Amino acid sequence: MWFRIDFHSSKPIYEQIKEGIKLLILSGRLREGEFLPSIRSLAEDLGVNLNTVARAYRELVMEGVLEVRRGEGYVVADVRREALQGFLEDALKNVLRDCKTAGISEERVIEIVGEVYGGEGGC
Amino acid sequence: MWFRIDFHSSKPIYEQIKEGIKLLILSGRLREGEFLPSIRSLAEDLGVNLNTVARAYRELVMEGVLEVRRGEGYVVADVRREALQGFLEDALKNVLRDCKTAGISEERVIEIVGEVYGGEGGC
DNA sequence: CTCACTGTAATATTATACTATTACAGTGTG
DNA sequence: CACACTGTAATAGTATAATATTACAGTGAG
Repeated sequence: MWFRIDFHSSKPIYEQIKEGIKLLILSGRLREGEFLPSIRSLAEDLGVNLNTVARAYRELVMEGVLEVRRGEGYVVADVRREALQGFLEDALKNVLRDCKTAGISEERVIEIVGEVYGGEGGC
Repeated sequence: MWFRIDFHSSKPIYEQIKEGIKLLILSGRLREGEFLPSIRSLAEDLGVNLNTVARAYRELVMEGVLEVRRGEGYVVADVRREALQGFLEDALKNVLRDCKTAGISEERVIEIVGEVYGGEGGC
């Protein structure tokens, strides 16, 4: 299985699937031209409905992340890496702004960055 | 007005209100014992329904962030600052983990931290 | 062609967020 | 007490996410 769905999150499942796939591409575990699992099989793996996965895939096509080949499946499109990373950098900036507002020091933030990046586990 | 609601966000409005209030407390713009705007007036300011604000306040009481005085209003409770900051540090760690997975370098992350913290605007 | 897979489409149902509205109860001030 | 605020509660309606289910169309292997 590729990623997990948080069924208690306020973030819609189809959004979680979209982000999960973008991260798989960015991490290199999915490469250009590679086939994604079929709508039905991914839905079964994740424990969600077929329609939910279909929506995620459909929207990723609209965003240029995937291409669809009827009767065959979905493949990773030719995406610029920087474009995909953009949504992550935006998310990071938003959280950082909140941290600053909340009075969390820059030093503390950098300490946390070190924990996450330094910490043993690779990807 | 205190903060803005993103009506297009997938994050529920009552969640946005809860986070907004927590940030106001952390930034010192709301202090212990201070009264919050009444449910009706905040609802009008934000352009949302009375029930939505009521839910946010109610849940903040359950979390110990606010106290309610019937007929008078809601006041900021005696909260430990670290407890309130916790939710922000968790959010930060989650985004950072994704950044790491996505292959965004630690240097680039620290550069972004610098942009957000260094950049003129204080709070 | 047939079969087993692919995506696509449509319908109905449930759960939840949000809204709108009305009503009632507690508190303090005149 | 009357009034103007507070919070609280209950109801109904709308929009959307997600489910369940059925059906149909494209593709490739046998």
